[in-house]
Amino acid sequence: MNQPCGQHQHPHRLIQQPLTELTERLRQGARKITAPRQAILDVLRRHQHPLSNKEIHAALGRESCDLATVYRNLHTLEEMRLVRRFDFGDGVARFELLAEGDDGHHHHLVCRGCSRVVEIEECFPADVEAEIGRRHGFTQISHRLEFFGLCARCTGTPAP
Amino acid sequence: MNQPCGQHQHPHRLIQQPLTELTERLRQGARKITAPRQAILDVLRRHQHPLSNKEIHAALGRESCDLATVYRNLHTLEEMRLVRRFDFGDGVARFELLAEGDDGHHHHLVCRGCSRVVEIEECFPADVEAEIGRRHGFTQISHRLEFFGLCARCTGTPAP
DNA sequence: CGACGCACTGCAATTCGTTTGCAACGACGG
DNA sequence: CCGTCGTTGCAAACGAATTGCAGTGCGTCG
Repeated sequence: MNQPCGQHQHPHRLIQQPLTELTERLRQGARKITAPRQAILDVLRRHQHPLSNKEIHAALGRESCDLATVYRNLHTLEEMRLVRRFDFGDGVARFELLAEGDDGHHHHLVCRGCSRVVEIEECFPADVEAEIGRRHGFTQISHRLEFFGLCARCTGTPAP
Repeated sequence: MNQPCGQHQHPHRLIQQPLTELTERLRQGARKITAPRQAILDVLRRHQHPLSNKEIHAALGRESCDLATVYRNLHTLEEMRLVRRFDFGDGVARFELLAEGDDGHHHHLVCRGCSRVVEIEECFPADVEAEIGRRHGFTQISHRLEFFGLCARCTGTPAP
């Protein structure tokens, strides 16, 4: 619906991970270190905000591979906890690189105008979540939480 | 992945709305009262938990209409605030009937095993939400929040 | 009360994100 | 260096959702 703006903020957590460390994690998972794999990780490493499969595929330069390979690899990387999947409710999955040991639990504030994404620190209170589960006899509770709004740039110009 | 269980709880809010009142709201919106429309509303009225387009279509008995008509009508009904759309992240939209004046803002706890749905009263603190928007220069903030877990029935039997 | 306009419907084709079958390929342990 | 099996490219298939088109019928207006 609207063009991505490339702008974003990441207050914490995402120290640039060297590519070698990432491939090392692949190796420890008994996965092969292939050219598409490295290229995809490199793209994610350079763009530190949620990227869709198509965006990742487009960002692969000369190292490009088939789009299906991107999909397959992101599944693999998700299983290996190298990336985390996010869902902004627009029908496309997005992925962020995950630091080792990080469970990647955080939320996003997404601009309805330009799709700018800001990482959010706040989270739903854990004790309330536990109480919700207990009250209804549910266990292993998790939650999905995303915020939407209009960023400063888009507020004045709601697109004619 | 698993069969719906049909069980659910609705602690409040959803007094059975008579069909005539629903069609009256249609009329006030300058919409035609067609057989598919009435049938769809009646299905939603009888099943007071989120239903997908396909489920609604299946629940239409002899009054059945084309699946495309179900999709189109749920769009219309959503615009008219007669129904509210929910997204549990599995790629299918679900809809609930909305009482007049109700903004339908509430959340769900969804069982990962059997898809049982429980309506949740708790919400993300409004003041914190406002603060999040203010801090990042965003306005008109809204949020999407859903909980997932394993219900009591599914806890013991994680499906062999 | 009957006719007309346009909202609405059915049907089929189309879109889009994602998945999968299959044969060829190549990373890596031996 | 060889063989294996994970991985790839390609194309076809998938399911949810949308849309173009021609025909139908709701509701209004004469």
